[in-house]
Amino acid sequence: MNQRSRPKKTTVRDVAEAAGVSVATVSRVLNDSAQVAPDKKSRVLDAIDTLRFTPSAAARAVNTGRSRIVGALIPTLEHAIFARFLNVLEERLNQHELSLVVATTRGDPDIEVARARALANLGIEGLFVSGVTHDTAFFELVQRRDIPVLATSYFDPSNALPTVGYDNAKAARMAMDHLIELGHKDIIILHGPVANNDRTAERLKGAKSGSDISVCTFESPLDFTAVGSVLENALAVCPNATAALCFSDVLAQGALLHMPSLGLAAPSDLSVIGIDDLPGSASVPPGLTTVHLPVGQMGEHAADQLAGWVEGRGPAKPFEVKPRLIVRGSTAAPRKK
Amino acid sequence: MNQRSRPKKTTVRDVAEAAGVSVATVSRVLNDSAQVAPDKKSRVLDAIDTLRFTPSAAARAVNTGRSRIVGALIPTLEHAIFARFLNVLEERLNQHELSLVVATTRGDPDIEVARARALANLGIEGLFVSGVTHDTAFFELVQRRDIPVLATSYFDPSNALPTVGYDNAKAARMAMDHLIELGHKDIIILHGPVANNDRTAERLKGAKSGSDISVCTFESPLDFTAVGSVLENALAVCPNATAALCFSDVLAQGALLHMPSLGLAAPSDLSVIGIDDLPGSASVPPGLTTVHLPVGQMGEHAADQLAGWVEGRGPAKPFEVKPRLIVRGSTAAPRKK
DNA sequence: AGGTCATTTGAAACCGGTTTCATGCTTTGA
DNA sequence: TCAAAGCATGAAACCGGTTTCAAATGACCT
Repeated sequence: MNQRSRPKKTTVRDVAEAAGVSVATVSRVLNDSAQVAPDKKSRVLDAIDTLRFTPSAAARAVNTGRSRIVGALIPTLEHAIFARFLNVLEERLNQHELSLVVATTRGDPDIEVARARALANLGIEGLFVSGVTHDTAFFELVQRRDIPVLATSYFDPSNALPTVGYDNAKAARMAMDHLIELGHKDIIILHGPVANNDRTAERLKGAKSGSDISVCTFESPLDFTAVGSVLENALAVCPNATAALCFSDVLAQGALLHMPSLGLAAPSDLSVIGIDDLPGSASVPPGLTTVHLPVGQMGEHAADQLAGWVEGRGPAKPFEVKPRLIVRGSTAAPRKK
Repeated sequence: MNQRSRPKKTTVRDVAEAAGVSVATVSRVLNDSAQVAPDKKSRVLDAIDTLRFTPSAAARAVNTGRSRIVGALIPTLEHAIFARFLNVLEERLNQHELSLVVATTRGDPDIEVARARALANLGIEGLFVSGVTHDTAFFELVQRRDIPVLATSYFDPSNALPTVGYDNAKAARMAMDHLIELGHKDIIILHGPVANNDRTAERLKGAKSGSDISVCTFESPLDFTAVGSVLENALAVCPNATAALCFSDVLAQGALLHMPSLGLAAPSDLSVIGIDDLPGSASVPPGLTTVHLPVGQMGEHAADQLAGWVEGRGPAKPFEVKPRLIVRGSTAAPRKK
């Protein structure tokens, strides 16, 4: 049926025969795991070349017990912040000679479990996930299959899962503190979907903690266009708000872009601050003040940690990447009303 | 060294022994490939459960000759258009029970070859690439290893590689025609890097074909902030230009965002049109006119075609997804000078 | 009752590599 | 000169599954 498998695959035995050596010698040449006489070696190499032999990864994996594949479960690739993370993650994993298979979950715990199962059946050696909150079935699965799991986009050294990422509460707190320092006392919080999203939950916790500021929170789809109406509604409900804290730059950029049509200017009418620091945030007038999340650094460390883990150098150690406030033009002291 | 491998892996033989059946029966239960007496079946299932047995994907692959993994070589994940494509590609492949391993090339042919080799060594059954232009070594590799390759983001039914994508020349032509119909006669073309990028080359060809319009072309990094100075320079060189055709919405959005600081308004001073239709393009004032590239549809078809190919249902058939002009506020007839 | 046929089953071969281990040959050292 | 050590090599076992094939069981039919 599969016409590609017509010419029976050439194997080490074929090569051995052609080169007049044993399969063991061929294997040795393939991995240069031991000294092979130069003449035999070149005969093997020749045979490999003329027979167009390519070793089977699966057969190799059976012996070594290693697939050299790790998986990443991510909510979506649509969101630039995940794509950026994945970009450096993949590149860094490559340096460890690990391949990355991605699976998207749409933020749905059930899909996540199903995808995790598929990845496990594939024989992944390790797994990245976003955040630390997952379905019970997920934890059972990875524990049973003994798969090293690293949680990202989250930092909590005391969590059962090793985390490499940023402290979401702290990031939100930084944004909030910036607004408070500027003198804002009545603040709108715009956040993305909270369902099954512990990062958002943490940010909410962080933003609301320890201050007697009046905040009203609104949920918006992570979509540039949707923000406009959500913001309009928010301002109707909380007409005294002088600042908007957006939990994602997508939201903040959307707010900035739609404010003119609401007759609002940033920062004079409304200060806007985001979290992420996406490419483009600097360009949206008047320049978005935001909390930079070092996802590149996160990707590098996550890759290194999981690589070390699967190589048997012990479990990953939690690592915190520090958010950084980037002040641009979209925030200022509130105008006296 | 690897403490995870301490408890020797349990195998089908262990299960067989525990259940008091042969390994063949265990295998049959695992794949329900044949009838097994209910009592034996449940005994096997029990044994699997208590022994926490999980079959080795590698061992299975050795026998079936199938890894159920396909690869995707993409320039970068940073660019939203690739991320979107990959998002639906992955989801669709999942329906075919195929896993996707991604490798990024930074648009460098040498890196591409290296990554292709790594993927091949991993045992991928099929491969997605961007465009049809690749290093000789790449073609040798995939031909030698007999790997089905599908080219995306490109459509050319006569190409040796089956293509699933859009006609880049046509897309650029559509944008150009729109500007021409509006009456523009002096147009700036802003494009991304051309080196090793046949998509950009095609777009250039399409945009310049068959019209006696005066165009000047400029290359810009695919970066929101960089566009500002490139555009400024372009207008200095071609002061009579009344429209800018950007080969990517990133460029077009960047242009729109930076024009105010150059004292320019769209579309009155300069019409701007893009290609891609990214999320956000509708929101950037005054709304970006652009050529929508249906990358979602492309992802679905690409996944289906490659899946069919690796299942032995014959080589992928070229498929064209049609670009579509989306007129928004950023284009208008040129103002009389 | 005897024969045919379908169904379930296990032993053993097999997939394509790696690794162990014994062998024979070449050095080296006293 | 002879034993000890070093090295390259191949036969065979092995990795953990699947698949073949023949035997055993039992149902069905005349």
